[in-house]
Amino acid sequence: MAEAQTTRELTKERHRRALIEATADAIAEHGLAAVSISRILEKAGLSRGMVNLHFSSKTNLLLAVAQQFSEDYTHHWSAAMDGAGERPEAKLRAIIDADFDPVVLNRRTMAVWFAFRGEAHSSPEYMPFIDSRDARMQQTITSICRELRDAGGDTGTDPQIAALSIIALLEGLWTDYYLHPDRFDRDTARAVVLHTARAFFPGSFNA
Amino acid sequence: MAEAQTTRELTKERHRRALIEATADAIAEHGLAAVSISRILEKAGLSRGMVNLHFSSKTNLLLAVAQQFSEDYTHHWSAAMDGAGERPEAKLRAIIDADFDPVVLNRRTMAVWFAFRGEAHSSPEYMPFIDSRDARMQQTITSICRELRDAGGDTGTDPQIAALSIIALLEGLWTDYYLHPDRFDRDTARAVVLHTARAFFPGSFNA
Amino acid sequence: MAEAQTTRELTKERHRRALIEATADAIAEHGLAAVSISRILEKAGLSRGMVNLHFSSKTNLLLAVAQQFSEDYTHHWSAAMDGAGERPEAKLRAIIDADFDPVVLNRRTMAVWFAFRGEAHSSPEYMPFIDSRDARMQQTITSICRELRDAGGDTGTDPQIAALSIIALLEGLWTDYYLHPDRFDRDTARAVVLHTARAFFPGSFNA
Amino acid sequence: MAEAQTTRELTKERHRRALIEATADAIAEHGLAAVSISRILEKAGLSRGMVNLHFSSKTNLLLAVAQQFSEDYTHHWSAAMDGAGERPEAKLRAIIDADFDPVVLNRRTMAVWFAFRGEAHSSPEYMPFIDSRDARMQQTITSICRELRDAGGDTGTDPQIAALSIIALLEGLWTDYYLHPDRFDRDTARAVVLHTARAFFPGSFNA
DNA sequence: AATGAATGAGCTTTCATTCAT
DNA sequence: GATGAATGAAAGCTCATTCAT
Repeated sequence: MAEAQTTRELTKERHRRALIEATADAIAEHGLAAVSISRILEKAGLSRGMVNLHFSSKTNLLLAVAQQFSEDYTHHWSAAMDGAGERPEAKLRAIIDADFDPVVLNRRTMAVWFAFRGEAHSSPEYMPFIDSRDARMQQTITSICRELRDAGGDTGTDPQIAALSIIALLEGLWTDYYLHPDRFDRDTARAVVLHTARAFFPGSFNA
Repeated sequence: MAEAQTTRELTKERHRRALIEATADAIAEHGLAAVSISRILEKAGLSRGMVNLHFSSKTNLLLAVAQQFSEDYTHHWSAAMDGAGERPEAKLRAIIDADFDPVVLNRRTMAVWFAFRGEAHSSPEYMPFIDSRDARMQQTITSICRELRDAGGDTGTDPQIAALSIIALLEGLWTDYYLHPDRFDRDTARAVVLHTARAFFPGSFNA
Repeated sequence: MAEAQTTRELTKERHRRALIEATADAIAEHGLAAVSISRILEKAGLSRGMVNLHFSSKTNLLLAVAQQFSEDYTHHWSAAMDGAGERPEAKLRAIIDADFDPVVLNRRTMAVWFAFRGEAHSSPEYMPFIDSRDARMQQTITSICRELRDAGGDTGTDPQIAALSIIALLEGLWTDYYLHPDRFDRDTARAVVLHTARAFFPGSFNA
Repeated sequence: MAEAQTTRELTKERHRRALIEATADAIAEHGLAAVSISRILEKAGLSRGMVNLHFSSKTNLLLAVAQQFSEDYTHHWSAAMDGAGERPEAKLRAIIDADFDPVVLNRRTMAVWFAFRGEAHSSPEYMPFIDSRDARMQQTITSICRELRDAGGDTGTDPQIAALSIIALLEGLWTDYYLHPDRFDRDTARAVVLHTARAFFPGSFNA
């Protein structure tokens, strides 16, 4: 009996996930303006009533997609940093590497990410999910910069300014990838960020 | 008779412009996904057939808006640079200042800009108009960086890397403004870019 | 120019009326619960967008139908009474005759009337239109009854009670027609109401 | 084992009744046009498949509700009359009193009653259940009227006409209550019917 | 050139019913 | 007997576009 229930619940959960993935595919292909339930279900291979059954409305489904992408991104850089040990330089390198990892920086993910961003101004409910480099990430990087400054004995660098620069650079390079994925070079991107980091903390980040 | 014709043509041009402005307003308010001809005409105060009369389709009107914004942006930084004289440092400062000028960096313009960007992946016809910092700007900034390197006698700096960094920083700071217009500080933004410029060209950009 | 405009406006008004008539037909045939825009347009022979173009919503169209029927009914008994002269007995006879006139008491009209009544409890916006024998009619009949009492010298009859009785009788006989149109006899119905009137005002309403 | 079966059957019957009551509530609240299985089950607190399990279709459930209300009404006036003894005047008084008893004449019951009536023209299967004052009631009242006439020695009164008048009056007063429950006065209603009865049978129904 | 009534495709959502569990 | 996930038809409405005026 418990097993039977589990089978049903598993199927339900599988359908939920399939809808989220199909929606992301549909956004990547057609754009947020042209995503329709028909197009989503075409990709998911499920029946017409499915979206409203699982998410009550198309709006809720789109929010679920945004949330999913946001959580995936946050989890990715957090995990990368946690695996990098205690040294601030290693932690920052890990975050930078994570940001250019094809797992997050790829055409589909960027298409979805920028699509939600484009609508965030008129649909503010997306906001919490598309501010990728949010308060938590800023605090984390600012802390790392403070550690780097204290370790290097350099008193001239403002950790907040350094963090703002690094984060803006990451943002700008994502935009560069989104607009020109063909000419984008991940190694150059990493090098650019490390170069800026080195400019702020001269003793660290030597090649 | 010729005068009557001129009046007609002026009216036509006025209607064309009114539609573009109303469309930009509608995008800023409702988002690209929810812009309809009805909402545009509500803002423009014109009659229903106007869009198809002047632009033959809604798609064309949207493209005209994108083009308008793109041309305005390009003209703005070009003019600023042209007015800065011949010194490379002054030219780069002018470009940076232009990028944070409220004339281009304001809520409405960013809302429209990011809205088109969000759809650019699925509607590639927008691409030529939303790659703000396009090939021409990159070449311009790269040239300036080369001049700065040569003038400073520094041979270690790659002008392309420097230009990429500066442009990515400008992009990233626009994103920061788009996501958090309330907490954004234009002076800090300019300082951050100048700080990076100084890191690449130690002799220049002293406060 | 004025003529051309008039042609368009006349067509528009003709479509509006056609939709109202088609809706009444659809209610009579399918019931209020099963009236759909498709069924209405099938009867009207017009295109799908027509209802929302002329009435914004199906709800508004239904309200327009209710209003139309209400106005028709009121106009009918008012006109009948106005044409009956000054004598109270003649006026009341005219009202009674009007109530059983096939122009108002027929299958289609009753089907529509009772359909709206059935929904009036859950959709109170119908209320003003389905209280056929409303305050104005009650006051009118009460006034007539007062005249009749005063004329007859009978002081025992309460004009309000008499009016309430007559109106309730009219209502009840409409219901009888609605439920059993085949066995309903208009002459008997009139006779029943006149019999009651005679009971209240013994000197009047002799056959 | 037999006991278990009985429990099952009791549960089944309880569910059946719960569905009928919940449906009546839903009709009273939303109207027949807007009653959905979802809304019924929301009120009943039962699971989605229940309606089709017990009644095989929504249509059947609605018919069961109509039938229930019809049987309740008939049983109510029959029982009242049976308890009134043999005198015709007492019997008619009992029927009249029963008709204005809050047990039958209340908002919920009237909402359901008039809702079914409104659809009866387009869904004739409701007809047998919404002709409250049906053939049996008419025969009963006609018989009483005949007894009253014979007892009074009055030969001028047609018992059928008298019965028709009384029944139409009862109908009309129900309609009055349905349309204006707040201003309706049960005592006045009873007085109006008794007044008419007295007009037909002068010797009887003295206050 | 300008208007706005008309069209019908396509949208999201609700619905009654089915059926594996 | 009871459950609720699944289905797909049909609902009301919005839309871009057409075209007679």
